[in-house]
Amino acid sequence: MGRGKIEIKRIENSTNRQVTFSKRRNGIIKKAREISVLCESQVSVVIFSSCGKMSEYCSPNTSFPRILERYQHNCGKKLWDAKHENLNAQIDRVKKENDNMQIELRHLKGEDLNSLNPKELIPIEEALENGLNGVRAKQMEYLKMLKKNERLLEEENKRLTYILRHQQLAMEGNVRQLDLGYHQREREFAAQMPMAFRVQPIHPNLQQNK
Amino acid sequence: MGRGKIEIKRIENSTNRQVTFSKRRNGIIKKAREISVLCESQVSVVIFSSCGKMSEYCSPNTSFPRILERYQHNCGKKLWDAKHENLNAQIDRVKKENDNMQIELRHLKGEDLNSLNPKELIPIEEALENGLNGVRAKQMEYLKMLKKNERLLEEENKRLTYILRHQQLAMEGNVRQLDLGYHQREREFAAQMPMAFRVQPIHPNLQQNK
DNA sequence: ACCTATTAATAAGA
DNA sequence: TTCTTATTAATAGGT
Repeated sequence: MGRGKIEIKRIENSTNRQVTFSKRRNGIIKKAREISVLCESQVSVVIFSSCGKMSEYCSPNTSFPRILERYQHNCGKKLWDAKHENLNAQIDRVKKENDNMQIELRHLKGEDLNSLNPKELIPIEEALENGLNGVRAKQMEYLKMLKKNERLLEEENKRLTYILRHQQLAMEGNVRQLDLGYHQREREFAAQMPMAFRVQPIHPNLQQNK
Repeated sequence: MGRGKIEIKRIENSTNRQVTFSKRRNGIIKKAREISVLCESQVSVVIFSSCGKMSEYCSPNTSFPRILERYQHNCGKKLWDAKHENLNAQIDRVKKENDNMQIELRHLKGEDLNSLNPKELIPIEEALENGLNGVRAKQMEYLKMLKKNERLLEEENKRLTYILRHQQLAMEGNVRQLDLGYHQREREFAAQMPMAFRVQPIHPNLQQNK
C-alpha cells in the first residue's frame, strides 16, 4: 500500500525508516483505538522507536496496570518477579535470621531447653554467666558512682554549711552598719575567706553517662 | 476498506463483532510485527476480546517484562508498586523486629549496657537469673537421668554376671552330655530360673529426649 | 475459513 | 513534520 511494494525487512535509509515508523506507529494506534471501540475490547500498545522514544495506547475503559493484572492472571507469566523474588528472598533471609535469634533468646531465657542435649547447654550457661557478670559489673559501677556522688554531696553540704555559718556570724556582727559600706565589707570578707570555701556556681557533673 | 464504509462505533451484531475483532486483531498484530522489523522498534501489544480472550504480541528482540521496565522508566508511572511497597514494608517490619531482638540479645550477653540506666538493668538481671536457673535445672535433670541410667546398668550388669556364672556351672557339670538332649536341658534350666533373672532382649530406653 | 469489492493505509516525493 | 497521490493492504459483508 504505497507507491510501491516493500519487503518486510529493516529499512536501511535512516530518514526513510523514521518516517515509516512515524506513519505506521500512528496507523497501529489508530487501529487499536478502532478495535477497542468497534469490538468492546481492551487494548494496550507500547511502542519504542529505535531511538528510544516511547508511544503508547491504552483503551479508555481500562488502564495499563489493569491490563497488566489481567495479562498476568491470564497467561500465568510472572512479569515483575525478578524484583519480587529478590524482595521475597530478602524477607526469607531476614525472617530466618529472626528465627535463629528467637531461638537463641528463648534458650537464654531458659525456654525450649528440651530440644538441647547436655553439651549444647554448656555454652548457653556460659553465655548467661557472662551476661550476668556483665550486668552485675555495670550495676556495681553505678553503685560506686552513686556512693562517690553521695560523698561529694556530703562534702559540699559541709562546705556550704560552713560558709553559711560564717556569713550569719558576719551579718550579726555588722547588722548596724548594713546601710553604708556593705558592699565594700562583703568584698573584704570574700578576700579573707580561703579559696576552697567560696561558693562556686555549679557542681561538677557527677553523672558519668548522658 | 471493505464492501462498505463503517462507522467507528460499537458493532451491535455480536457475530459480526466477533468476526471483525478477529480480523482486526490479526491486522494489528501483523502491523506490529511489521513495524518492529521495518523500523527496529520494540512493540508490545496486548488485546483482550470482549469475552476475555487474550492475544499478545511482543517484538522478538525484547520481552514483555523488559518493555514494562522501559515503560516505567520512561513515563515515571509506577505500575506494580502496590505490591512492591507491600513487600518493602514487610521487610522493614521484620528488620525492625530483628534489631529489637539483636539489642535484647546483646543486653543479655552483657554488651551495650552503657545505654541502659540502673532501673533498666534489673529486668535483664532477672531474665538472666531465670535463664540460668532454667539451664541449670535442665542440667540437673540430665545428671539425675544419667545417674539413674548408671544405676540401672549396674543392676543389669549384676544380673547378667549372675546368669553367666550359672550357665558356666551348668555347662561344666553337663559337658559330657552335650551331644544329646541339650536343648531339652536348656529349656529345663530356663524353667527353673526365677523370672527376674532371665536375659531380656532390650534395655528400656533411658534417654528421655529424641 | 475463503472471496472480493471497496475502503484505508502508506511509500515516495515534494 | 505534513501534504499529496499512486499503489498496495486490510477488511466488511457475503458465502
